[in-house]
Amino acid sequence: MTAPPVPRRRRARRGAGDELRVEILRAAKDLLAQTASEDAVSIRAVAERVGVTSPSIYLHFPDKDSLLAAVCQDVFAELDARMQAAAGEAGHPFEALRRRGLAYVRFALENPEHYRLVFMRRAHPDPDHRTGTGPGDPPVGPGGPDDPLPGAAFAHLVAAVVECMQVGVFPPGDPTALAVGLWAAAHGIASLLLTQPHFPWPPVEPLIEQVIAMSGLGLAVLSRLPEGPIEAVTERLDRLR
Amino acid sequence: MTAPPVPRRRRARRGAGDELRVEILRAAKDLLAQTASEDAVSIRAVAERVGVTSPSIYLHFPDKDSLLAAVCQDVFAELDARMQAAAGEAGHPFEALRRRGLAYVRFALENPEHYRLVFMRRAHPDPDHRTGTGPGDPPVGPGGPDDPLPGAAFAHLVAAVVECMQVGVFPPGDPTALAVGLWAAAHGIASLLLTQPHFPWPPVEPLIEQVIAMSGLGLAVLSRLPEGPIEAVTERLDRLR
DNA sequence: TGTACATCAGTGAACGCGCGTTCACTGATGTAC
DNA sequence: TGTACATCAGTGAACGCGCGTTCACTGATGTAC
Repeated sequence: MTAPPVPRRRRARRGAGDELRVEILRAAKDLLAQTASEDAVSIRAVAERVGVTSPSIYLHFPDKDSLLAAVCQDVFAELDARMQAAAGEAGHPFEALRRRGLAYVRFALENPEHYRLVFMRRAHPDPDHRTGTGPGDPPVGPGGPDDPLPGAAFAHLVAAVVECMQVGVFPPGDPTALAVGLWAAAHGIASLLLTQPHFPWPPVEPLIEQVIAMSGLGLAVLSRLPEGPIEAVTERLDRLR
Repeated sequence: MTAPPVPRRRRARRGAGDELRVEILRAAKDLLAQTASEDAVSIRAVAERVGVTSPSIYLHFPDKDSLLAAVCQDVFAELDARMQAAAGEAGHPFEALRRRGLAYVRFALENPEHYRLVFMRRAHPDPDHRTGTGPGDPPVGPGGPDDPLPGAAFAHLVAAVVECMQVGVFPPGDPTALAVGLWAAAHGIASLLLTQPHFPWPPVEPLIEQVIAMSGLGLAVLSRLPEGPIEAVTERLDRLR
């Protein structure tokens, strides 16, 4: 199997070297999508897809980790945008929360390899590892636009939880723990569906809806139930009928 | 950094070649635990740890995939045993379900790399890929002891859900979808804690308890609530107070 | 009891591969005069 | 308008590495006679 002849890319105009940078990112994301394997995203493969030799990559990213980090930024931003858009269509904060969850899971299923990259990969041991800013860019502190950055999407989720508190779905309190619970449920079903394709899943759409509903309702109930013997809990649950 | 001198292993007695097989599996699991990286489990590294040369591995496993599949079997069995033991200590089926969930998450956190191997790795495209049986072993059909095998643990979870149905925690129905929901929640929090070590998590123990409780209660509530406008749902939830 | 021999657990050396990265370089582009 | 030159986007060849796997082999172990 010889590689198909890839047309050599036209050299960028003077001062327009950054054009290659965005082409590199584009190529890396496309490779992820089409090969469905992070391993396929090698410096050489990205370079070939852009139509350039591999050392050229190093003109724009100091190393492979930085390239992947930049891809992560893109993916986080896109996921956040999708969730925000989904939430905007809802009439009630609790419904918005639900749509957020569904949008999250659908993003994962539609972009499995991008999702894997950002949420299922081994973390870099160094917590504030480079985030894909170019060599010439100014350093960015926490809170800046180049933060580690499931940040933005998570902050929006927390805000959505707060809105639910304001209308009484959840009692007032710390929204962070609740948001984490919702995240865990959505991530759980999404990642299981991705990693266990041979498991005999029940129909997927209702399954996702169930898990999202389960998490929202479960947290709402959890905050309303006093601690006590299990029998008391089930007795109370029957009042819902 | 030169490798420390590893003592050469004593050759097995005639007919006792299988001794090496179990030593290989042991070494692979130890490597996973100590290096915290699946990449560190190479044929060469396993061989060196056993005190043998790398071609010897192929006397017992046809290829690397088969070796990893055999490790997976071990891990699944151990996880199942832990969950069964945890459930056995409970007095009520709903409490048993909760303890199962906690045991699951704790197993993941205590054996992060083993958990990654079985639940977070890219699946082999071939659904009934070899499961680590030796070259001379008879082929095993579905239902046999060498099944793909999150099977056993999941079957036990489904049985636990059925017990909850029998005492009225869940209404009668298909237990499988409920079991999947519980699995998703437990897997979700476990895998997020593993992959996002730099996220500012709230205290972990209460977080896990919350997620487990959320899933059980959420499913119990979900099956009791008729469909309807959201306002009706929140009104009903307030009856729990 | 002694010896030839088949068996089988394991060895040693090598294969080809793709990877990330480095280094000295080229040659088109734009600018100064 | 013409030309020398600095700049900088990109090249080509090579580096060392560790990997999975193969192949022809060795030599201890047990058995048959």
